Amino acid sequence: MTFNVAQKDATFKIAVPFPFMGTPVERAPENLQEHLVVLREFGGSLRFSRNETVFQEGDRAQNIYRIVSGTIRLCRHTPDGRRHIAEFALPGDLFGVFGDAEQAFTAEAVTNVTLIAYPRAQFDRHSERDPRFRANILRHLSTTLMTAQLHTFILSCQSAKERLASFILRLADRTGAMETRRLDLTMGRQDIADHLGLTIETICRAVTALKNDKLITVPSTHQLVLRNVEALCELADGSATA
Amino acid sequence: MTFNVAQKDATFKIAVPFPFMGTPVERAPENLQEHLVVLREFGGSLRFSRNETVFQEGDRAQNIYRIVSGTIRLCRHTPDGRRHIAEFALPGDLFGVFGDAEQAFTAEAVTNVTLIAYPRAQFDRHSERDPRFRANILRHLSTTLMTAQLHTFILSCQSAKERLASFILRLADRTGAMETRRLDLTMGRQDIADHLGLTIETICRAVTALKNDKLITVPSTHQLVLRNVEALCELADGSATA
DNA sequence: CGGGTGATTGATTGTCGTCAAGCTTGGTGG
DNA sequence: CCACCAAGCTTGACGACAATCAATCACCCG
Repeated sequence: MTFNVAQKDATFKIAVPFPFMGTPVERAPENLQEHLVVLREFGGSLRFSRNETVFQEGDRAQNIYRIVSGTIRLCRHTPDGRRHIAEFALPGDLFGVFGDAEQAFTAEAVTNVTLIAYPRAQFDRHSERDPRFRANILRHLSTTLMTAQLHTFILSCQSAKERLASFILRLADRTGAMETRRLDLTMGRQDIADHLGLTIETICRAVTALKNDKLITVPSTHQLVLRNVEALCELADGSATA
Repeated sequence: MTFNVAQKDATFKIAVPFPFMGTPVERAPENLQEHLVVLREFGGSLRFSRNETVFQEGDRAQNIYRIVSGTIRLCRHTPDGRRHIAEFALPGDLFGVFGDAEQAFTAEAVTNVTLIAYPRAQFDRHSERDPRFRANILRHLSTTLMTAQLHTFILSCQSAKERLASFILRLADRTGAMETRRLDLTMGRQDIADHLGLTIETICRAVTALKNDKLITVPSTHQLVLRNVEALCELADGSATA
């Protein structure tokens, strides 16, 4: 059983688990993550443990990384000790710059992580040859840009509670926790604070507030249960029902 | 007098004013803005007056726009009336999405503006053919992404005065006011506020504060003179000399 | 010259940051 | 198995910065 894919695409086919039957099915790669399997022979596996640095801002960008397991934070440290976390990268995500020669962020392991590193040179060469690969790079960059711009909106318009609601929903969405309603917070409170432009104390108070409002429950420090997704969404989109 | 450009690049050569002699010089297009002249025959000129809407968030993205004169704001309006300005586009800048079918932002004229609209179809076709055009698109997207990420940093870490200093410096840099030390603020205080995640009153107070600190003078509402660029930079980079 | 829009300043409130003190949790070793 | 410890989380008290509300001012345009 296969999807309808033109023959010339055969070299780009990949195997993915078929949700209902548990058997692999061939189809064309839809996004850059999937498409990267064409470079799998060049990819080297790497491991980092909690709080180790993968690369630093300003390092030469030699690889594109794909996360197999664990969580990475992409951050910047200011001269006076402030820290800003631009993004968390989760399993399946790619990170490392595409256009430039230098890394824009420092990448640190939030948990123990396993990565695959794809050499930039292979990456660039393959993208010269394959227009569909290029299209996927473009799409990936666009998506990343949209995400960053959404984040600027959150930071410029939302209150502490609203920011936390936005964060929780996005994380739930990315990890598939929308189904199970149960969300693992692999990062600590300080990490969340530095991502949302708040302090750790404010994060704690916002968590407590959402708990008191019965929007979530907090079985343990690193687990949340979503009790009222609709109300969380209202908070997050700014639907004025404060 | 020409730069050393290979013959096969001839079709992509463009004329730019040579800074010292005032005569045009031919060279290869370095960025997407310059490179767009290859599509000039398809570009239609448009005019909008102050506060008119060029397109809205969610509209089908039919064109890429290039600003000839004036200022555009790229913004979002929330259900409850808040507004976020993601970016100001200045003469020479491009705006409109590249990857997607729908506009991510509403584009409104801050001043009277003249634009050139390039049809997306032409754009995509040309990028299929010309690898250097593609490279420029990629570079352009990367730059835009970097800018957005810098903005998230400003919004999550900086105080009102620091944000204003960052804004002034970036605007000065983009408009060439670093030379003349004289900066035109084409946008109003409310626009600046919505870009920096502050209120109009806070912007006013921050302007007054910078004036009192003798970092700037304010000849008129829409003009600034930079008196101490170094101190402004220290404020903007967070060099802890508060 | 008058009206209106946008900018500025002042007074007050509220949200979040700071400082400080407990509390939980998980890991270690006796 | 429990005691201990440390890291990180939580809560409280207080203060600072920016938001809000309100009044006045400056400037542009007709």
